[in-house]
Amino acid sequence: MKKTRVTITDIARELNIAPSTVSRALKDHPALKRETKQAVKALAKKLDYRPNLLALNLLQKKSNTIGVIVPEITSHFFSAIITGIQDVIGTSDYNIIICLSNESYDEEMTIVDKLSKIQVDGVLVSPSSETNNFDHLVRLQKSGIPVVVFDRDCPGLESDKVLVDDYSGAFQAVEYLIRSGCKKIAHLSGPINLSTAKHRLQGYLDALENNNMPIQKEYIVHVPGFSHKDGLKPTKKLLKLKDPPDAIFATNDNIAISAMHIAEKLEFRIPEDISIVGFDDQPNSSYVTPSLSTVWQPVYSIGMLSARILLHHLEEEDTKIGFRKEIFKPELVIRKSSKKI
Amino acid sequence: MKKTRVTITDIARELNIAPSTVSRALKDHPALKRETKQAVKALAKKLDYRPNLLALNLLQKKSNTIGVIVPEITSHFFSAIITGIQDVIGTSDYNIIICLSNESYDEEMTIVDKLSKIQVDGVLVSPSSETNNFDHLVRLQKSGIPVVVFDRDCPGLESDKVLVDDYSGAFQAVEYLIRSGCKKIAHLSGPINLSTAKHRLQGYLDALENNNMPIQKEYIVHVPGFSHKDGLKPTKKLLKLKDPPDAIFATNDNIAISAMHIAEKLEFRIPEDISIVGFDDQPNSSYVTPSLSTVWQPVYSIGMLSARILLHHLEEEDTKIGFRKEIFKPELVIRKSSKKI
DNA sequence: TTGTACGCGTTATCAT
DNA sequence: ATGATAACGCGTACAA
Repeated sequence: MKKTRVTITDIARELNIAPSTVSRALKDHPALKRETKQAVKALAKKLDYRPNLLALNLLQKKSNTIGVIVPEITSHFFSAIITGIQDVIGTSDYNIIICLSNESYDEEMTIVDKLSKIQVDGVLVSPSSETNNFDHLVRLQKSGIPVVVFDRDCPGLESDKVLVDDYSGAFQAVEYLIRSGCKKIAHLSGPINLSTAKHRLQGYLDALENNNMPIQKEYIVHVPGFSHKDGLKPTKKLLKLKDPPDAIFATNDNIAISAMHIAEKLEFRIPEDISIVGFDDQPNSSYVTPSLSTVWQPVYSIGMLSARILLHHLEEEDTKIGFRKEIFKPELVIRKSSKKI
Repeated sequence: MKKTRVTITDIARELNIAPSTVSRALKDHPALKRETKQAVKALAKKLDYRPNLLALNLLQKKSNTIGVIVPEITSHFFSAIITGIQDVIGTSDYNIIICLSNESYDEEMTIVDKLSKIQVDGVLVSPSSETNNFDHLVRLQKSGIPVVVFDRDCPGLESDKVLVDDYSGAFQAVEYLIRSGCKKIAHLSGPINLSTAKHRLQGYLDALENNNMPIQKEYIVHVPGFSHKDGLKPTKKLLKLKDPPDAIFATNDNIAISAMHIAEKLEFRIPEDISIVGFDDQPNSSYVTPSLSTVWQPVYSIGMLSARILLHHLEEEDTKIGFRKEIFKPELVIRKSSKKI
């Protein structure tokens, strides 16, 4: 059944010319008789000739493939970034292999190993929340594979980076809560190993300090992950304090939404009794009730820019002028889960 | 910088033996002196030899790559399926290339073309909502590439299929609405070109008919897509009817959530004035207020099973005993957006 | 037990 | 204007 593909040699034989001539004809080599070109092209079309990329890969020692490593893909955040990446890479001749680390350092190592085995030409990576050693990425770089880090920073790693100013986003959110009259602002913080979580926490702390507000340890609770369920217990813990907060700044929208859920169960009115602000502005956040105030970040653009930077590296062989570090500004979006100023 | 990789020939030269011997040693060929094997393996390790998969690909005429075509990836539905696929394929030696058709027939064709160019060994596909001609998939099959269709059926295409009994899911949902006392049940239906939407609509119709309820044309409205925004206008249309429905069965959760949103804006009480039921049971659906009644489907399993079936084909060369057709049963999940029975 | 020679499909280089 | 040849890295049939 599996018809064997038509090769350049088949065409050559049929036309009584050399394979190299066929190759040249197909590539519109300038020094070829028009006749020959036409004959070759005609036969190629007739025989449905398709170049064998596998052979090209071997010859050029490159796979024309880009590896993308993300912790997961079920959140809107990463899936939108990937969509951005796809939309850029899709117009090039590269293919992308998406790999999920499941927030595991070990799996991330395995993935890097696999990508290096198949000789990807470049890698886009957002590290797992467990990762704080980046030797595996350095190894990639040393073997000549450019690496672009996005969203989650890899401190100490020298590479291109496309990040978001999480600090600023958090600062804006908390300062707004302060201005709206909240006095007891809590923070549901992400896994502290993550640069993003760290910066959001710092933005929270600095906004409080800048406004001469006390920092209360019991108002800072870490969530173990980024799904709805990860926010349930931590929120309960906060709301069952003797002196519960009157505002919660959550490290992302899922957590914020589960905080809203718990708050309502415990008969807190939102935003009268408690304001809630998230981070991400994922699409469903404007459809929950009350609609969620949150910090928007340009997910799609993050993906596009990261891909563009990598592509640029791949195409302009050695225009190495140091690494780029791009930082997007997030924006506060006020909706109904928080008091008006 | 780019060190050239160590090859089998390098090892051979260093050891004064033939490359083929090295090759055999590395593969534990039975008829080789233990000494030789050990020497080769030792040196291979020392030199950090890594087989060149690109060469192997050419030799074996296969890319060890599987193509996955999905309409989009930002919904929980497809991203969870992909996670399931990944978790199965990840344990094999195959790589997966995920391609987004953006619900476009043209893009889907382009993708298929690309996948065939890079000689993927198999394809998992869920067609775009525009696709109703499957010649491009047949072409894949004819060139020896096994195709497994998942979730969205391709009527007329003979291939392995992993589907969901959408009819049953819809039937359950609507019958439940009827039992709970709803008399005027509307349906926000998906793009009618999709098998899933079609079957859900049919389930809706049959449930009504089975219960001797009238079918009212103005209660059936099609949504143009599956995002929140796609549900807004159609819902308004329904709720502004002179005789608005007292229940809405939506073709998916996003649409159901935007229906809830509109209903609340128009001061319908949920579920007192209107019951709303979705389809998918995506994670956030239990966190909206009121929590959404919906039809659960085993997304992760759909991905895993599809991948397993494809893998099976790839590994057992020609055990062709016809195509498999697996149909998962969805389950109604009652929450608070609908009246109790 | 190991070596030789060839082929996978293509292109670049050197000839003609 | 075109042909011949080598090379990319590996595996394997055949020879020794």
